[in-house]
Amino acid sequence: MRTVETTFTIQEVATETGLSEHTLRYYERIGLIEEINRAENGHRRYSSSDIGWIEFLKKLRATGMPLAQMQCYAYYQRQGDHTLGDRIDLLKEHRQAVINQIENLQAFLSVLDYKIDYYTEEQKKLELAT
Amino acid sequence: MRTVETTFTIQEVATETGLSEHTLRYYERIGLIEEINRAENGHRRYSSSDIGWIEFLKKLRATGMPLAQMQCYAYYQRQGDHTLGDRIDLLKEHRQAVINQIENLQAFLSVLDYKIDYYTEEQKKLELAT
DNA sequence: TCTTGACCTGGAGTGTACTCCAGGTTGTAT
DNA sequence: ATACAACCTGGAGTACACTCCAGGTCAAGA
Repeated sequence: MRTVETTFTIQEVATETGLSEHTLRYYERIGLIEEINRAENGHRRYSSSDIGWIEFLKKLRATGMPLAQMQCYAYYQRQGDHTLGDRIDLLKEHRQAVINQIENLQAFLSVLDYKIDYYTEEQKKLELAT
Repeated sequence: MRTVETTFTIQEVATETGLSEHTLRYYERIGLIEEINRAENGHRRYSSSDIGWIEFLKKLRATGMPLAQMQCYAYYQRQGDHTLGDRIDLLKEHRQAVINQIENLQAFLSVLDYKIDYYTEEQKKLELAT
């Protein structure tokens, strides 16, 4: 017994993921996404797991990982189990990078708050002076 | 009575801020930094408050603000008090952007943690199987 | 005196990550 | 039959943020 998996056209995937069709083809071309199955006419047919992978890629990007590093990760993924260690290392490294980012952002948030307060006070003074 | 303020050469500022001399000149050229005072020989002499401003710019950049928006803020700053409101708006907007970034990063952090745990488990299994 | 090193300028070049184009195929709707 | 819409490819083009280059000035040290 085999169930037929739902598949998605490039347009559907673009709409769903928010990446452009251009970008989806580009990611495939540079090996971030493995070769997508094709319909008989040569059109791409994405599976749900392809979409899952794309969503993960999106998050790596959004958290500042350069494409080159993502390519590396994607490559390991395709090599199978014996790269588990490498993948774990890469993820741990990125985890630390994300934590650092959060810390920087939070530190800057206080600077912003301070500045906003300060300017707001200044503005009040200006208004009183009129 | 007037005290002579300490000033810094472009090299010193580059070392201190971590921006390259190229970038410092570039930022000035595009109006992010207002025209820096010059020594008689035409060399730039940065003041401490210039450096303070540069540090602030660095943080805006590091928190994802594009140069164009920073130019806008720098422009307001030079216009003086009557742009206080605009500056507050811009900072508040960026504040929200920073908060969103933090939220995204934190959400992704759990994804990473989950994946790292999962892979680590897989790896243990593999080791046992040998 | 001559070299060295820090600085100056305008403009050109680079890397990253897309983004688009030309030219072509296929499948469905009128 | 033909129009159209979605898709395909290789390769060119673009935006952003730097980064470097050529050619020059100037001051201090050997």
